[in-house]
Amino acid sequence: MAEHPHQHDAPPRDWTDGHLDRWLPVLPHLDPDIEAAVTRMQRLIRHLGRVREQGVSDYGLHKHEFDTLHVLAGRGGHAAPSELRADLNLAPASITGRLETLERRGFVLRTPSTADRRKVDIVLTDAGRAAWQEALDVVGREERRLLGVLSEDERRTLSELLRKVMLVQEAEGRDS
Amino acid sequence: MAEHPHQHDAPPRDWTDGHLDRWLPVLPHLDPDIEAAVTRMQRLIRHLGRVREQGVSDYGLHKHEFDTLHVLAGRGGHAAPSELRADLNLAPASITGRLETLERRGFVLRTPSTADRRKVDIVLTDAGRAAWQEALDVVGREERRLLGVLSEDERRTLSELLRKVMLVQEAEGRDS
DNA sequence: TGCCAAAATTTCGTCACCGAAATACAGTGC
DNA sequence: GCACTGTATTTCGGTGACGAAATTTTGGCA
Repeated sequence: MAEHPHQHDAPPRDWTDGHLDRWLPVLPHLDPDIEAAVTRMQRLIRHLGRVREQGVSDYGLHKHEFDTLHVLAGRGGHAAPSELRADLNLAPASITGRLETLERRGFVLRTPSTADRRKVDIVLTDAGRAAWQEALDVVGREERRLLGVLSEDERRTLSELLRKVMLVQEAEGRDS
Repeated sequence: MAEHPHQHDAPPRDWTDGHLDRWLPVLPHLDPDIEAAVTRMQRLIRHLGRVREQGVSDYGLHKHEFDTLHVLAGRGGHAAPSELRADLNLAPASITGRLETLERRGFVLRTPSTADRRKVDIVLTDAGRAAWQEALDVVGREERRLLGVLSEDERRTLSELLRKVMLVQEAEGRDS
């Protein structure tokens, strides 16, 4: 039903294309590709978040809980709140909240650091590691399903283009 | 095989590269480019959001307020809440909240529709349009600054790769 | 020793978001 | 006319995130 014949002059259009159609007439000095790329990334990230939320919930986790466990596991299962804060790019206060719920659920342990008593050691428990690993497959599978439409080369190109952009963002702090 | 002729032998590495270095040993069956692309997009979008929030605040707006006005203006200055809900990809309840604050600030008008009394007509006021247009430049400038490092061709490539991905996502829930 | 700036983390107040239920209305069948 | 299904929007209750300020500890310095 309504199969599009493969015509070169009728490439499939996504939501963003229509969005731009409405915009470009109004805003002539707007770069279409930048606007399109940003819009698509916004929508993709939001969608990926939802799907992850849904998939991960089968294992009793929320997306942000999973993300926190993920970063923690990536640091070997133990880290300081401030490290997690940097990795997750969150406000300090948000970390406290996340760790609190994770601790209540028995996924992490919060022990005062012996060396520097300002710090707190966050440790991933066995239960936390188990929950994380179970959910990990679901997340990976979903990301693969969506970005899997791209060829290997295309994925590499995408990743490298984004790196260029991120290098600019991360170099921020030097003035122009 | 068509290696880049001008490869710099010390390619700058971004945060995500380091992130992956920690991850790939632990998770062998993870596609590096997918993980990298998703991670970078997450961070980029989050950063863009912050910058927009900051830049837009000079004009007395918050990011979500600006976004709402933006979509509303894109529809010619008048729309139904459900249309905005679809454009912004939000829960129905969230729209009500956003419109409430915008109405309090005099940026939109909420008038019951005469034709269909279930509906409400959202109208962009002159003040709303002015605030939106002022903030618009700031947002565009920031997006250009970040994605401006890419060449025109690269931006187009990025945008088109993302469209491929979005077409998969958008084909998801809707059966035709 | 005593003082003070900086660092790590938490507390507090506020706000936006979400899911689910409620409300109000439209269009259709009987 | 009257119930019934569907649609548009709002209300309600609860959670996470944020900025700003407070708390505790460290380390430098007089």
